[in-house]
Amino acid sequence: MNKQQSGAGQPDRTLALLWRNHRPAAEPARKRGAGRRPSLDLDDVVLTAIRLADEHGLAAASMGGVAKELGVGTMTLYTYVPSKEELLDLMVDQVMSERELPGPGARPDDWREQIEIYSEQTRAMFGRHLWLSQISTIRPPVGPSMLAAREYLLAAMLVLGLSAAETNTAALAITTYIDSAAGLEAESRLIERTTGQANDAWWHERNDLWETYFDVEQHPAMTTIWNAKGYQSSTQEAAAESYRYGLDRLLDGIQAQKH
Amino acid sequence: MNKQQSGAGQPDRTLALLWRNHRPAAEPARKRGAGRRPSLDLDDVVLTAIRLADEHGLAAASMGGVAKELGVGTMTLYTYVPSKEELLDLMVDQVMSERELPGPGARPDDWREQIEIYSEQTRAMFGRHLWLSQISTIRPPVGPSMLAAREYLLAAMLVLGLSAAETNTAALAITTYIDSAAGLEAESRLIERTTGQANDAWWHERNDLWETYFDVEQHPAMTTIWNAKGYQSSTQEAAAESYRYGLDRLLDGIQAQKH
DNA sequence: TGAATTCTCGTATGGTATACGAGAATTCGA
DNA sequence: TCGAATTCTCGTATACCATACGAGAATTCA
Repeated sequence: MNKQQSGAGQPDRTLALLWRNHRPAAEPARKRGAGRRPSLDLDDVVLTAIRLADEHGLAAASMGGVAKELGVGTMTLYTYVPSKEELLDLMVDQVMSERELPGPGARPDDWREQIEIYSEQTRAMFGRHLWLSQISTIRPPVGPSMLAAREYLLAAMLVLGLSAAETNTAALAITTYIDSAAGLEAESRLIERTTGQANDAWWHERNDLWETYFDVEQHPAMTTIWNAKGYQSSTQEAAAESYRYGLDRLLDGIQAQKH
Repeated sequence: MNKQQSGAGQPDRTLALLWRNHRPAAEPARKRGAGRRPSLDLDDVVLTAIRLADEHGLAAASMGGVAKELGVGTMTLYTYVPSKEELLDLMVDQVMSERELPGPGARPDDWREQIEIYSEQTRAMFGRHLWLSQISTIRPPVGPSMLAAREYLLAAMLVLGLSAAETNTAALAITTYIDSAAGLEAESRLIERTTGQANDAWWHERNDLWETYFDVEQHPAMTTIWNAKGYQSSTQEAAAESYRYGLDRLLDGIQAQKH
């Protein structure tokens, strides 16, 4: 009856961990009393997990793997983190804090340049931590870094003078586009790394598709593009071009909406 | 030395499975000779896996789970499918074939209406098979259904009269947007189902965020939007609105690009 | 010098994909 | 009609994963 749910069942505990460096004035740091001294602190755990995931993939950041790297028993980690789920939240908020989004005084005047900064910082973040692409953001860690990013984007959109609801909707559409596309780019590089095979090589290996199965008459549009040399780029280049193109057109459309 | 790699190491075998119902005339069906008769066929395996994933989540479509459902031993499945990876490819191509994309004669004149059909069919597909959102599409199953979808989209874009390369780039940007956003929508519903908690309830549980940690002075834009009632919608509604808005603006931008 | 408190961590549980190899079922050639 | 060749069936074993439980160690305070 009195039993507490662990992990995600304790949102207040999770919030306290995420905001541990932004403690409200009302709640002072818990002072040490009786009891054995901890041999680690939370940042050791989080930063080690991030390093392992960066270097050897998200699977290497298992509870056992992190514990072994720190030289402690697996179960010791549960003193610092309620569950794996919270550890992932903490990892995500940590790497999100690496994005350098200029403060109110230091932002470019042009709103599109501000979005551009968000886009580049986000791509760089995914590039440094490819495993981010494997983590769901439907229920993101609502820590300081996520709030800072949202604040930045909404501030950029506000100068357009749209209605409050439309500003929010447009900002949501932009983050969805940027985060998804940057995630796909990271996922692509991650797969190349883990399989040891470049994406172009993967397609090349499927040459049989065109030689044996592809029916020209059923695919006239693809054939037209092909004959007009529309498929010259590598997979990487094509993805980068479509990212750039799509973002520019999306922002064009939003700007035109301004009336 | 003579050992064959299993699974993804045999792209030709995978292609043959994907295109099994579009066999080229040159390669007739293999005729039965000596040997024990199979007790299943490939479609039994694929359709059962899809049904289990639909009803009980992707984890239920494990090799053991599918085998038990079919009343055979786990290892028996490996007669029909080289590995779990290929089974996933076959499941994906199968559900992609459910999208009803009209043929050359039956398409609306307006290219945007054609895109709209793709968008709605894709959202419906994700809605029927929420587990699709958990599967990477960086290296998609290059089967008949994927090619048909690409053909449809490129045909829609061709009427704009852009260059071949730009047509391809624009089509890529549109699929990225639609597939990502539809995937996020499915992922959202999936999480609600598996946790038994609506996303709004999840946010509500984090009320402490606003009461204890949120600093109004550091988040003026969010505060402005909040005070102007910009956050009235539920999570679901906001996502749907931003999807609609973003797609429309993206298509606006592409159309304006036409010169 | 206990007692209370907090941190440490070994063991056990139930889940995953699949390599291996023995055995069963079927057809075909002699 | 009988053996050989072929193909399908599937039990067992391996190496991972997160984490519940509870015993034991370290530390402070009364």
